Amino acid sequence: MTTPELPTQYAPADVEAPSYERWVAAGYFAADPGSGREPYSIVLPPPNVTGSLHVGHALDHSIQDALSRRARMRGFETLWLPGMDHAGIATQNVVERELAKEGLSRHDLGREAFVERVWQWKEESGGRILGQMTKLGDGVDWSRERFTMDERLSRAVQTIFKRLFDDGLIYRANRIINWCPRCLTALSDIEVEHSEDEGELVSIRYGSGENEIIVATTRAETMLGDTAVAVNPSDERYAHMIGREVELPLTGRMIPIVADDHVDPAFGTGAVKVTPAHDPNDFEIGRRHNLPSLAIMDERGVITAHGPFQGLDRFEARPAVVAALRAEGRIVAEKRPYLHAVGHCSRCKTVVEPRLSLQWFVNVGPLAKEAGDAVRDGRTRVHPPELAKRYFDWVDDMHDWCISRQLWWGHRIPVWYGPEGEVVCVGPDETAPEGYVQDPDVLDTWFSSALWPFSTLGWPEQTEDLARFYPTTVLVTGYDILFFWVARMMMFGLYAMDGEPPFRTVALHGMVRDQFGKKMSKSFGNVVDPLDWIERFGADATRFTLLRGANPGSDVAISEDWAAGSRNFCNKIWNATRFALMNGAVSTGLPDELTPADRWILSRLRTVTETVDTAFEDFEFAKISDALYHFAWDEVCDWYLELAKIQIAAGGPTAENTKRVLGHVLDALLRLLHPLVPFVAEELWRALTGQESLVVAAWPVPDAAHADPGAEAEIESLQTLVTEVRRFRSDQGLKPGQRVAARLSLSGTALAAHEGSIRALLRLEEEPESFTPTARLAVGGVTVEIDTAGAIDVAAERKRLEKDLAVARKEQAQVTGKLGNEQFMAKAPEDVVSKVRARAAQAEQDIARLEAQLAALPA
RNA sequence: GGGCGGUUAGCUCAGCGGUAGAGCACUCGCCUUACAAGCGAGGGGUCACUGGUUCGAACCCAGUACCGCCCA
Repeated sequence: MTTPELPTQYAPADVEAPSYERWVAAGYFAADPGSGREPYSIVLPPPNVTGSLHVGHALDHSIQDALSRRARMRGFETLWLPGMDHAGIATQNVVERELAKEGLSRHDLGREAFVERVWQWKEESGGRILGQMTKLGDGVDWSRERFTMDERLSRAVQTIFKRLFDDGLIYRANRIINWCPRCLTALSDIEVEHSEDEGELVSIRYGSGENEIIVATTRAETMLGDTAVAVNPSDERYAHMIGREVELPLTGRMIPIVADDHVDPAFGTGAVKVTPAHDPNDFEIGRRHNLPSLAIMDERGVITAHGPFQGLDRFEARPAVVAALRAEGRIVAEKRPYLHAVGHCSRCKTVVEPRLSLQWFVNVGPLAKEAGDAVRDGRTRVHPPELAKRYFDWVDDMHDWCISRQLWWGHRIPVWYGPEGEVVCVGPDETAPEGYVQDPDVLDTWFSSALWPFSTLGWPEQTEDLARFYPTTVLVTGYDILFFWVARMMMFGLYAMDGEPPFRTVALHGMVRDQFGKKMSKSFGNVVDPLDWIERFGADATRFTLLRGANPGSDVAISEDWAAGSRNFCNKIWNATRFALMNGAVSTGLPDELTPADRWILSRLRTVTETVDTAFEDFEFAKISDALYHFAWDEVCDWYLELAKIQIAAGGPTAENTKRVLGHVLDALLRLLHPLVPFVAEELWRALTGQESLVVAAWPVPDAAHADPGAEAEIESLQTLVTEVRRFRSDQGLKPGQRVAARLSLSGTALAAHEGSIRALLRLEEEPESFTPTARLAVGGVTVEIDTAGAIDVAAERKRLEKDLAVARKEQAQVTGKLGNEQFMAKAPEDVVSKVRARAAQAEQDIARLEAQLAALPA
């Protein structure tokens, strides 16, 4: 085997792209449904076709990649399936904007040509994110890449629509829906974002004289469409007015006063205006009282009601209506600014307009019930479990889902209307009767994304993939999308797959934030571009930084400093392996003869492997990263490599054995690191082992035979001694490299066999014939006498000893207090008491020793 | 208004009954032949507040304050 010369610094850019290409070419990421292995499958939450890789994706993908890489190493038939969704509104907006530059609208092209144009855009500039995923190292199965508008996936959409339709779970109705006057389409409830905005609350006097009633509203312009005033039936103030009519100002129309339980007598005057065509609550009141619905706006939010306000935008009309009312003396009170919740289009932030229109809905009742039950009865586990409650709150109180969109880009609703008003739902292999016209609308994008876990595997065909990889093992996504998407996939998956939920586990992570825990936003200027980080710090460092902060369900704070720290970590591993290779480390199995240092690091390796395995089961990526970081840096690099240097320098069989232990430990460490930092781990592992790829190497199994508490205790006491003497050296101003003579008294202690190592680590020479130590240190049972080769800094030494003494005395006080407490002695468990006794004895000893040392110091 | 989560070192977070931890930042000394993207040493915390349970509370319970998120 040749040992390639590694540079002193890890250069990610030289390694990443070629490695990735090699992995793909070797077919490591392609799943084989025909293998006999147990399946492990993940579907990638499909990014938006208009999207590009942002730091939230980077986190989500890093987690999925870590999970699937580890699963592959553990021998599972692993599928991580990539793809995109067609993002109806977003994509249509992008292409319409492009057209606008040419002075065209989609109507100029016509529907067919427009859709053709969108496809063209998709081929050319859509899906940039897929290329970016390779930079991050995503080990996805590219042979199974899917798109929600693919023919097969579209077939799945049509199939399930037809089934739901035939089962009576899809219906068409005239309802108040959320309407975006800019996107000109209906939105579902969850596509509306609510925020506390400043508005106004205006109290208006309707009617006159005895028939006078005051209503308050934040949307004065809608009064033009009022068809009633409502009061609570139990409200005595208005009891006598129920059934009467009052004159609606500005219009001269007479409208009734109705009694409705849903009116809150405590809000405002207790009387509310009722605008059934422009408010969901009012719509319900209108239904209950048979009130007419009077639409006063068009689809762009422009007033259509006859009169002086016609042609005004809704926001221009508001002050105009108020001014007109004021001129008539109708305004009783005005509160401005008035904070209230306002809905905005999640896509374009335009204020949503409740609009009465004919739309398609999914009756979610039975589907949502089943989606909730699947989590309740454990068919699907939500992790972390605290978030399951949010899921239940949502699915147990879900409103019917408005699925029609007034767009051209998307799956067209497969319903055709006949000349006599017939309605026919057409399945995938059916054709509509002659002369029928198809519904012009398309389906909500989430309707097709809800099929993702099975449409991508071939459903409705009974494919091999579907049989093998459904239900998927785990879904990894942000908690923000739990009800947006997860709940919908649960509903459709359970419905289409006979009660088999789409995932065994839903693992939720948080949002990525900046180093102060602040949300990233363009206007705040704290947005991290993962591609920029990949370029500057490497893909591994970018991934490691994200994973290191990722605790289940909680947000991740990151900063450039931390990315640099992760890069340093990669470099540390790099150099450790480089050192090992320079010294002939080999991964050819462990030798029979092991030194205490060898046994210690192997024992630690076993523990760390176990810790990592356990943490993976609970998606505790922060714990996994920390365990490996600490093991690699603080134990392997800081101690084992230093001890190995000494063992190798000793020559002979010890040296040869050490090379094998070193090789074994690094081999295992790189395997454990591979899911997190695949590029650097791969490069080093190939250099170390000469084998083809770590991607398909076996995951380490913790070796119980390596547990060695004795060796751990031995090395720990060595560490304590070394650190203590280094502290002395540092306090005394001895340079790290400066060699000084010392006498060690180790016989009879656990460190008797370690004199050579201790001297090497501490740069202590053998004492000469005529040895006159200037300082004497005692650590545990060991005495170290040192000739500091000059006058000792008495002040520094006194300070050091006094500090230690203070610590020991404090400990003693605390501990003797406990031992003197009868209750403690009577009730505390025996192991705690004996521990405290041991601490007391230790403190006693330390105090005596330190006092003696202080007394011995020259004045 | 309803619900959930949080408050531990300068920052971000672990710890969740028995001696307060990590990373980064900070101080001091070092280019000690794997690594200055490094090495060695060090400083830094009435664990938000108030009560309770307990021999013992950062941890369990109750309440208060503040922060964040979701829903209405």
